[in-house]
Amino acid sequence: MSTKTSKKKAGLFDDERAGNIYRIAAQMIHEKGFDATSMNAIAEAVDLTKPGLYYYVKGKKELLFAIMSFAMDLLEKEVVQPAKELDRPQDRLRLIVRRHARLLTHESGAVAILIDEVGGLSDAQRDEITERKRAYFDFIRETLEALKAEGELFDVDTTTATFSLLGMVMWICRWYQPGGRMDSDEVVNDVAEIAVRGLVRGSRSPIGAEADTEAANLDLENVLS
Amino acid sequence: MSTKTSKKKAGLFDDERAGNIYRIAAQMIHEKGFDATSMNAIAEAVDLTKPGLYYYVKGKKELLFAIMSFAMDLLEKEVVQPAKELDRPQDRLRLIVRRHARLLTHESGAVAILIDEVGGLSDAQRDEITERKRAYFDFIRETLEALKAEGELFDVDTTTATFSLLGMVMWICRWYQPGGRMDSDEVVNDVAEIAVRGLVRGSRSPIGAEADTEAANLDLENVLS
DNA sequence: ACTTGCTTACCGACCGGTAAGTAATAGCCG
DNA sequence: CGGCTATTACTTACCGGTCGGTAAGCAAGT
Repeated sequence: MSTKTSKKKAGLFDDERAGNIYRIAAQMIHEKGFDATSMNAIAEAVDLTKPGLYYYVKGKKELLFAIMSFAMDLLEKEVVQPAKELDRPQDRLRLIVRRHARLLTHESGAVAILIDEVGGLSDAQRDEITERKRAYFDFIRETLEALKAEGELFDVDTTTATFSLLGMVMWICRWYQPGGRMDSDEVVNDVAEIAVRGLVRGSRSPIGAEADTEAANLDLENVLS
Repeated sequence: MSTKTSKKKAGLFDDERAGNIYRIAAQMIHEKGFDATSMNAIAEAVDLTKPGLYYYVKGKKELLFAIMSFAMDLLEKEVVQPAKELDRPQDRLRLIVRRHARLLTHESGAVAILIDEVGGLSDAQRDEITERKRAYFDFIRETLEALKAEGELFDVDTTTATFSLLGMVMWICRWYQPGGRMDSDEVVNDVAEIAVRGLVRGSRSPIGAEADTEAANLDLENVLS
């Protein structure tokens, strides 16, 4: 009667194995697309037969939904929550971009899938994910609105600006390869600076900005994540 | 013996009907994804049975390849060629963004598909499309290199910058809806300015820049497309 | 004896694609 | 002009293969 008691001795037990399945499935779906990734292929990749896989997973849609929900959890925990602790909109914006970008460069898998593949969900599942994505979108747009209120935002529509920002950031998972010649930190730095500079009037790179009057309010540790 | 003589009286003859098929198929693939769009569904959408559709197209991959080739043609004709007629890198850059963005807002269809769906092609087809995309990518990166040589580019990696630029622009087709509350011109304007401002040091909006010393070299008609 | 963690064997649905036939038209012959 | 043939533009019927998903059973641990 316990779905979470776990803790047995066999190599990979319940939870651990399930986690492994989600991780690998996320990577495969990210690489080949949801439709092109068969349950058979996923089962093989985790050294199981298809019905063996179905022992851990209720269905293909549920698998995708679980991965996307996990990705949204990650996004909220690693991006939104830390951002809310910063007061200055410009710092918030930079942290959002940097943190989101870093999630995509470090072990992309799940978070990358959020971009595409919503079509693979059932109606109810899609509604839920879409709603969470909308909340994330609104959080960013409100940050831009705050910037606008301070006169720091260039004269652009905040909706267009938010989409542009997100497109640029999320696009990273389409071209960045962790093993390639580019260091992930460089990428995150460059993308963040391009994004912030494109939107914020008096944008200054946080590095070497300590002399600024409001520097006391700027937590480098956080902004640079 | 004629594959192109055409010109008959029946409602939709050879070429015209084929064009219609490609147009509708492009839209469907853009909306639902390549894998999720069956040949049966495409056939129905153009009021045919599946074998009727196969009278006009050789196969699903060939259909996709034809659409993507058409999209690349369009990109080269409407973006690359006009851009090459401008000398100043900053003008080139702005025109590229604006023209590409406009292709996506006006009757997206085919051009939008270039982003995703390369996985649906055969190896040889994918190689060809990838090569053409790489050429387009390089054209933009060289424009940024030229900017860098003039000291006008911010200190960012040109590859990262090119990807960021393209991600931002191509993302448009994921959120912009022609019938929505936003005017396509506004979107194109905003996106172009965000992109250029994020990359170019002394960026000035082309509107109201006539007083500049180099204004003679700036063809507003072209830059604003 | 019972649960856990699987396997072999199999299902109906739908996929891309094709073989074969057909109604309508075009072109040519006398 | 009528009559014949060939081509065009499709259709009905069907193919093998793969998909997501399941029924039933089995080996091992508790």
